[in-house]
Amino acid sequence: MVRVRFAPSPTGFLHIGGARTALFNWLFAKHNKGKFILRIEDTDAARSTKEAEEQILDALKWLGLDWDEGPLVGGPHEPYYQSQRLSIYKKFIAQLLNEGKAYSCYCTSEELDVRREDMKKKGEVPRYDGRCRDLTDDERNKLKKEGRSEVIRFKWTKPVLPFKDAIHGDINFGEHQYDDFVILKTDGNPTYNFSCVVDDHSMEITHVIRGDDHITNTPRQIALYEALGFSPPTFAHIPLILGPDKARLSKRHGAVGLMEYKKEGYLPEALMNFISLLGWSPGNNKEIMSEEELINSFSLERIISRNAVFNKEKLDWMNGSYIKDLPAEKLLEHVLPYFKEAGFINEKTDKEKLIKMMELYKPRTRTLCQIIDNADFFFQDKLSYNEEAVNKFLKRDYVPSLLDKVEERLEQLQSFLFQDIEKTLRELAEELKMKGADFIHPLRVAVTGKSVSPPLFEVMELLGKEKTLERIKDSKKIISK
RNA sequence: GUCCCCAUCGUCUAGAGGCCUAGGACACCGGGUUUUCAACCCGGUAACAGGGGUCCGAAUCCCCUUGGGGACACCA
Repeated sequence: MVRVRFAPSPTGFLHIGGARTALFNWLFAKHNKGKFILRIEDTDAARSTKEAEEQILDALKWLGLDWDEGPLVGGPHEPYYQSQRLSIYKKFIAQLLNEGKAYSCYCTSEELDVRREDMKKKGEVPRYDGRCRDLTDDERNKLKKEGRSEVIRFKWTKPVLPFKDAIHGDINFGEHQYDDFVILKTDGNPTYNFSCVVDDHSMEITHVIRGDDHITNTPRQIALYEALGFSPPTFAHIPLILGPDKARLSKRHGAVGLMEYKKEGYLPEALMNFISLLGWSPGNNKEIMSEEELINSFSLERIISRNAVFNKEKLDWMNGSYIKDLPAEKLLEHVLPYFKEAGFINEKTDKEKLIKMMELYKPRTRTLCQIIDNADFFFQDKLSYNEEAVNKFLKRDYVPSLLDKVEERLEQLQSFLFQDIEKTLRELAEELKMKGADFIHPLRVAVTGKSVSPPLFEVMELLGKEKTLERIKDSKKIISK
């Protein structure tokens, strides 16, 4: 059975890149009817926080990526926090030590930094010089007595073998010199490469799908698998996501935390669809795909090995496309929190009207937040007029008398359905021998305060007779000012 | 600096030696529809990084150059 995992370290937000890695793992698991495991890699005690962990979990849930094993849900390989698996790591550290495959090192970080700098200056590749590798007992005791703390290093003995990557094919590190890397830190925590190997093995992970940036870690991990007597999983290194400047996506590029996208009004299903297309495609020109379609067509073979630039315009388009296809009731559910926050609505607000409003905005909205800005006039007591729109349309000579006539006709209307409003007002325009545009634009500004809105007669119907007339009266005062 | 990965329109991508006069999508530019903005429909601009091979034939295979990215921690 396929078992994959997403293993974030709780040191910050879940960003787009991490989300895409999680998504590919999740899709792969779902496609193969396997398990998706979530593991928290919190061995960096100094940088890991509970808040970050919660945010990551929330973001994953928001995106719709549920996990079969991990925090909150448990599973057969508990615990799923590396900080709680220390005894397991210790056992394997001891094993390596006993077999002479690892050794204690007493060099301090400061000393190592200095040596590294020296090597760099000389144009050498910075690597550990192995000076604690063959310490005698006497030497060891002496160093200990100096009060030096101890780390455990893995003893690198073999040349680096090529390995097979599911996406890149053979990767050959023949030339590369690996050094004796640290596997257990002074604070008693294992390093990433070690805990990762031990956990992936003990959690029976079959495929490790992770970012390209881990390619150079892979030989280290393979060496560890071998030293521990484990058989390695299949590795699949997916391309990185870049910002518009082609550098790795980061805070410099604006919003990268997944929850920021939620805040900005993106739909999780749209975001999922969009990031699934970064580095992967189904190969049939299909772009808008449901979760189910994504799962059905996903495969590692169709992941490409070229980095992808994150293109927000296309995300916006896709989000708009999802909004357009959402039933109005559903859209309202998404918009409601924003309306509440803006103070637009309360318990008494007519839900039917809100649904009609959503119908009006569906085809002209790319992010949920846009609806707040564009539909504010429905909720205002005192309309906020767009100055430019007022100057352009309301200050025309003919407008005051036009508004008088419009007001008069609307007063007489029994039914305030948009068809009736339209009929009446078109007749009026005809009588006045006015072009539709000259007639309607000033009216739009009078009623909405804006030069852009959904179809005006429908807006009027939704606003209601009373409010529409009130707006027209108000606008006349604006003109005379 | 060393090693690794990568290279098709501005961007996401299709392309597994002849189906490529290189396809789709976003963006952009026209046109249609229209009451503004959208949505929708129609059309357009736009790419195989360069140079060598291999082959009857190369975007596709090989080599070099160039360019981009990544890794070189007691971070993950």
